[in-house]
Amino acid sequence: MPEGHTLHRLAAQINTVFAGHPWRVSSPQGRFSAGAERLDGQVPQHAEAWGKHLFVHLGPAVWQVHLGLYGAFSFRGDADFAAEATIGAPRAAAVTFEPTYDDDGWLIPEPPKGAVRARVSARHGWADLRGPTTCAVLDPTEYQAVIDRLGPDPLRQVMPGQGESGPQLPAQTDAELRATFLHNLSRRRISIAAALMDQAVIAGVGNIYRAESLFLERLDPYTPSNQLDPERAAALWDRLTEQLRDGVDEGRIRTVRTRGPRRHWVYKHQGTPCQRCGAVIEAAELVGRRLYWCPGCQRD
DNA sequence: CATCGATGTTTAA
DNA sequence: TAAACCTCGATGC
Repeated sequence: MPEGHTLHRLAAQINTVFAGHPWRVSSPQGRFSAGAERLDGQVPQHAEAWGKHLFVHLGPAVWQVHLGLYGAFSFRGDADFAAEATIGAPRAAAVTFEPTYDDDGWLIPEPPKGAVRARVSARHGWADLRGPTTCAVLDPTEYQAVIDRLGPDPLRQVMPGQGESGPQLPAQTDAELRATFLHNLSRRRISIAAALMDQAVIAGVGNIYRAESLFLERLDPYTPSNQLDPERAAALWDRLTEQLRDGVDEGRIRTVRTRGPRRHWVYKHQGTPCQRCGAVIEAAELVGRRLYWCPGCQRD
């Protein structure tokens, strides 16, 4: 699930169902008990995503979640909640039992199943967080330190002269973010494939978007980042922006835009013919992750 | 029922 | 470079 698109959907979902009202927070599993106590009864004011990080602001405190490889939120609630949560973050569902409510009129949730790191509850429903790599309460200094290490996120751009990209952050346009991306690439000698996985270069790209964007741009994944033609690097940024936006819209990564079951051009298609040139798609290990590409059409 | 692998990152060596 | 983190669906026997 979790490349950047997932976190932006989650932020939107949390804003829809939780923001502006006091919530209840607990840690059924126990590993987030102290943090849950600090958040319990507070008002979540605004959720935002930056790359693969989710931040929920509650006054000066910030709840930070990073899903890592297999973390996930699940949303459940009564019919009102399910109707409201139509964005459909990963694993949204209406409860199947007949809902009952406590003395304050809050839905009584199901007992947690498995290892639930954090449970956040609203009046009509709740969300369970499992398996995150990070779940922490930050003060403003710590929050700043996290975002200082993140490169531009294509999903955080604003129209020129418009809006806000975060509570205390300067809003940047597409052109400004793209320029930062090009600058970051120009300062690294690692391959473009390695650079796309570096969240300080561009935030929100993971292994699937890496493979699929390089394929569509016909880029050799082993080209050194600082030798990439600036125009092709700009086109790569634009391609990733388009792909991430599609991911937000659809709730899943589908880079093959034609109808049919096939979702990816090269990701996990090693050993089969390229749909564009017929060469056999390859896979190789690169800095600890599997890289997929077509040696036929991804060449300089 | 056991094992493996995954859309990720940090830390240690 | 490897291990650790810690969850779950897919696969194999």
